[in-house]
Amino acid sequence: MTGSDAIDRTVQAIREHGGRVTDQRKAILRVLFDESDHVTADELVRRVNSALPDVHVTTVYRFLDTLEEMGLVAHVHLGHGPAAYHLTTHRHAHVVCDGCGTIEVIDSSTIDRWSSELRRQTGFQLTEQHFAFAGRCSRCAGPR
Amino acid sequence: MTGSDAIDRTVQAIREHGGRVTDQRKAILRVLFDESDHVTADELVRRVNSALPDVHVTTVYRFLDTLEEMGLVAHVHLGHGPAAYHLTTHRHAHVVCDGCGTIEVIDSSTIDRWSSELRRQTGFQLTEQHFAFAGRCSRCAGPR
DNA sequence: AACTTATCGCAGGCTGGTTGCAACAAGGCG
DNA sequence: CGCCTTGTTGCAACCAGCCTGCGATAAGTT
Repeated sequence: MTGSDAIDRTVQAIREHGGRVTDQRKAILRVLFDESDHVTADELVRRVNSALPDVHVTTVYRFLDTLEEMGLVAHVHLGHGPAAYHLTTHRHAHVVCDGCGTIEVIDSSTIDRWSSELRRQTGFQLTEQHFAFAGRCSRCAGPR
Repeated sequence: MTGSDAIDRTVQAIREHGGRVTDQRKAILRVLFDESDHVTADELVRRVNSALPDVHVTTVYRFLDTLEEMGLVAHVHLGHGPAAYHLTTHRHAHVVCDGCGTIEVIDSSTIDRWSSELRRQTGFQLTEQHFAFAGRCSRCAGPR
């Protein structure tokens, strides 16, 4: 319900943006809105293909690019591997565990606090977190 | 003076580690200790080659790997491009400006403070900053 | 239905980094 | 000193992640 509503609105936005709505794009949108988490381009392709075979990686990358241009999607670099894409429904930053790869979403207010502290000290301010913070989750860090 | 002292000590450490000291390795070390800043593998190759031609990229990567294993060198990912290598003479983290690419080194005590705050909140602690923080320097952020 | 033009799939390319392997040479030993 | 073991080198080839060029296809306007 909510999901397909959101998709309908996105489809509308794409057309207003001068874009066309193809079966491939609809399938990609469905996966994106279904999966509330982060997806790599490759995972996205795999899942799209299970509904609509033969959608090519390039198609996915190109559509993700236009969605990013439109501000509906963002990608984050979680580490050495491929980037992860997510809807920009709410601002957040990411911490990735070096040990087990767990991704934790951290609140943007924390980042904002750090950013203003850093700005006072050095003039730098942290931007939307395009690169994840590396760390260790409580399990991998162990006691102490 | 100090530089070549440090190199001599490193050469010693390499031998104790069971490694051999070749002309290529000496040339790489010279560049590393000369350049107190961060260098990409490619820059390193170029500078090494100006002293000793035909040293191959692979050689540089492999030697950097062993230096990292020995804990003498670390690399940091500053953004989308190649990684930057530096001596581990002192612990520090990096902030990269999205706008102009300026790299600023930030004190590890700041990171430690953030890390313990995050740990209290989520159990996560930030590790040595293998990935740089993205941000905007005062010039690129503009006033306010 | 006709037509314009965005989008698609595919082949191929690019960057940053790694691997397999034969030739080479560091440095230990007699 | 010269021999010999074994770490190191250069080269070619490969890999992942992503992007580009291009002719074919199809969305959506009229």
